[in-house]
Amino acid sequence: MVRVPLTPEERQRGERFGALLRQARGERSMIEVAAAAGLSAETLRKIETGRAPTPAFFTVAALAAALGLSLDELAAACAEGPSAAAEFRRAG
Amino acid sequence: MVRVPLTPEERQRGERFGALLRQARGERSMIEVAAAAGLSAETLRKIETGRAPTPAFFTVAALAAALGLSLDELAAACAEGPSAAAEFRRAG
DNA sequence: ACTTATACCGGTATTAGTATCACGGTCATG
DNA sequence: CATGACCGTGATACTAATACCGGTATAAGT
Repeated sequence: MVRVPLTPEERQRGERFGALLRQARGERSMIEVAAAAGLSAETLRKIETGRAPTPAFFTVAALAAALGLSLDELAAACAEGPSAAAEFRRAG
Repeated sequence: MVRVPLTPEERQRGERFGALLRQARGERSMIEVAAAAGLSAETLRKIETGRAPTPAFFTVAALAAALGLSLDELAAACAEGPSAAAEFRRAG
């Protein structure tokens, strides 16, 4: 086996991750945020919907900068399960 | 063109990024750190040497956790150029 | 000298991330 | 209803990330 396919857990984590990003985007449009982060809108959509569950580090970093999020909090929120994500949502 | 190849700047950023990780690893072996982060040693080596210039976000997050690094500082250090990386190195 | 451990390197295989294109839905306006 | 602008979506194309394998080099321990 040369590259292990993503596990269901990783895909679920990707969905949580995308949900956090979408929630952080708020009223702003995909296109605006994607442009601010230097991505294509389709890429942002895939990340938000969980269809790209493990995006590149610098992609996430640019996105977090565009959204005003902390990478550490973001990683903690979706690494530790849905409860952490909920807390993240409360805290902002 | 469907996926733009990595620019030389991105590859250089990857080299800086890898250098920071290698410096943070210190005396510990690649194998130990890779195991702690849940990666293969080859992957860690590629990231450290800059041959994988844009690793996945959760890969970096696991690595940062294994090394005790902040993702935000890490991103800032290699996004803003070599001087920021040097400052990061001083600060630890 | 032999073994062991670590790291580097090249090649290979397979999956996944990212961008471009073309399409459907929505809403405002004529 | 027609037209257009904006937003999201599906299909497709192509590159990069990740893992496994074998080989090489160097240093430490026996």
